[in-house]
Amino acid sequence: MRRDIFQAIADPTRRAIIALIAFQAMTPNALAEHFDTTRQAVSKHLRILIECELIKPDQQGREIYYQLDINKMKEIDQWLEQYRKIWETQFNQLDEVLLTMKNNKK
Amino acid sequence: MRRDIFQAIADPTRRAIIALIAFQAMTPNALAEHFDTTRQAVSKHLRILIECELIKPDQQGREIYYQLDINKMKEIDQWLEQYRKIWETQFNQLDEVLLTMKNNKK
DNA sequence: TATATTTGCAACCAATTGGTTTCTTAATCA
DNA sequence: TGATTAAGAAACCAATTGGTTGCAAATATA
Repeated sequence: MRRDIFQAIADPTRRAIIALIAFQAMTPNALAEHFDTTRQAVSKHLRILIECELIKPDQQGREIYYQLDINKMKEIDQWLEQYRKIWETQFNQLDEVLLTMKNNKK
Repeated sequence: MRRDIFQAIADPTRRAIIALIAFQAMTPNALAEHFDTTRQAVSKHLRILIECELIKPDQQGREIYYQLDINKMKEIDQWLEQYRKIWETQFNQLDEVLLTMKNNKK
């Protein structure tokens, strides 16, 4: 099963899990309360997130707190970087157009 | 079929299509040559990308050139923003730690 | 006009996905 | 110690996914 971070964030429940534990580490049971689904379903999502190292478990007695590994999120940022360059270029080009219009007006 | 941009970029072939047409608009046939798959499979990917408005068709005679709609990519950037804040905060906290260490050295 | 090319659409298929229920293990508490 | 609680593991299921082949429509070309 080839997993990557893009597949991990494709599921809305997984994005919600990420958003929740971004604030504080949570157990599977606590997470499941936020969703209209079973704990086991949440656990399966957690396993996928662990596989791509987006979250990591922290065992505390019989409870396991899952916390976000923010560094992994940067991979998406890096992928976006090439496209950010494009839209910034387009923005600058628009800037030039506006500048030319302004100069022509004079 | 509920489609969103996160599902759209989850597939590696679709990310490759996006990367290709980022430079120049391309037809389904031209795109298919870059992949080890049929034109129809590529067309299905294109349809999904159109559905989430990541690309748009530009009919030229019997050919259809697909081009990237860079604005839609910003939605991913906006989603990332909340997490970017977190990793920047963590970075600043590290900065403070280093600064404290330096001051204690004096 | 007849033929070739480009494309979208529909039907079908195997693999994957997200979910469920059931069961086991391990830790906590009365 | 016995009961309860937290969580992973396995088996199973329906829906979705990514792919295929076949076909029809529209444009271009001889």
